[in-house]
Amino acid sequence: MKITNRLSWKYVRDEIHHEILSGRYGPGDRLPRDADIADQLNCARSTVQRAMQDLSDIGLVERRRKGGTRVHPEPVTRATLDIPITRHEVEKKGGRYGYQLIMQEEMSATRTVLAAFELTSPVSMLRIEALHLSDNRPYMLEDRWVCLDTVPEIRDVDLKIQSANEWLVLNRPYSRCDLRFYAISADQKMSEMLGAKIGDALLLIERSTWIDGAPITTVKTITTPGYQLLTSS
Amino acid sequence: MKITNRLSWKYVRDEIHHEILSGRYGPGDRLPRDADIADQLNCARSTVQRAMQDLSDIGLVERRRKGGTRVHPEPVTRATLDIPITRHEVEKKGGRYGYQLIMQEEMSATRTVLAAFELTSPVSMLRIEALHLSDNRPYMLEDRWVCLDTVPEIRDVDLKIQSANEWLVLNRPYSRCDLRFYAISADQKMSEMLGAKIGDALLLIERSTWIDGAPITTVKTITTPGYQLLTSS
DNA sequence: TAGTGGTCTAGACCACCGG
DNA sequence: CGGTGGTCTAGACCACTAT
Repeated sequence: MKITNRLSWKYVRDEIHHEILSGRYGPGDRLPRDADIADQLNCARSTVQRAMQDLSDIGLVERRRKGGTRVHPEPVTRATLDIPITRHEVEKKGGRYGYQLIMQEEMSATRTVLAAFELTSPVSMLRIEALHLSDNRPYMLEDRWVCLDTVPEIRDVDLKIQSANEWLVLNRPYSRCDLRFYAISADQKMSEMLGAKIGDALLLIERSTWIDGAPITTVKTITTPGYQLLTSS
Repeated sequence: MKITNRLSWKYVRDEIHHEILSGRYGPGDRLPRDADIADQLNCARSTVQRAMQDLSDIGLVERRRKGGTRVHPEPVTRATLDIPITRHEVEKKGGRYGYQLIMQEEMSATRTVLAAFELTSPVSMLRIEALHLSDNRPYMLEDRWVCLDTVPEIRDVDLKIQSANEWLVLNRPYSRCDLRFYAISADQKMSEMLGAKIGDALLLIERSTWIDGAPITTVKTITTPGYQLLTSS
């Protein structure tokens, strides 16, 4: 009588995960072929494949055709961040969202901006400064550049009403997004805008997006003192 | 004559992605059932499933049994961060890694620490302070608490030689990991340890891990001025 | 409780890439 | 070029949950 074990891919994943963490396989070691694991556990190869996909997603193993599956040589903590539209973020925290356009001007990209896009030749862009509010108090300062070659439609958007943040997220898909996080001290302008003190430590998030290699926008968002960014999970 | 299209799941994914971004389906709208999409595109349902899994991973759609697939009502920018072992991070940047144990002491968890673990009753923990170095210069300050109930073996580790950071990542799997990022101003102690000036803006990363609901460790890593955290992609 | 996504299987072929 | 992971298919059953 054949007993058909119906193993879930999560069981298979945890089994392999455990074998790695127990020291059976160390960083860089090669694991058995999917087919062999499937035989051993008496399940379909695609179940092992699904388990391995997950382990690969979390950065525990690396997989290559012909090269097989290896334990990731440098263990990492992989985390997922969800960065919402600022309006939603404010509303979720129970605040009443407000928005002020501070400045909007067509101009040529500065060297810093070109560098963010990994470009060298000059590009015409729309520079935008805006302030997001929560209950009429400053919440986040936005310093944005939008590439007019890639997104000419931005000219027709009334940015006094709808933030570029929101319009872009809803209307411009991107194929690449680079983020960087760091801390800065508030200078006089920032402290005035955000209602902070000069020298306050502020979290700055820099985000650049492309669509098929063409630059869309790069933006620095500066949050008020005490702001925390949390992982989603 | 039947033409057997062999559509890749990426093609299906991009097709759906495009339909969403073109405005055909807006935030909150319900998409057709997987089976109907499969019929329409003439592919297997599992191919659609694979495509949808990807769209769900990046936060574009939400899927529920019986409820169907809906466009995510609040668009988000989802990013993945890889936080390596500090030694690897230093070495990858070309620095020579160094490490100093500053303090190690068994004590009861403070209220702040308990809060990080969402606990209320007192717990015995190992408190560790350490400094990571790059080319003999301060690189990162680590302020860690390890739960002795969950990880008693930490007592037997010589933390003067191997950092708790490294030992834990290599030896203690976790099932949950919470991260938070924020900016702080360097106080006198930090500035001395990190070779910074008092008031410098520093990026602080707070990480707490659990295994099956049991707390493992919570750590604050404070980096030197100018440190930037980048997305992996 | 019925509808929908989630998973598993067995088999086939493909694509990449290490030796 | 051959070995390994990646993908696709058709079909079946399961698990969750909206109605």
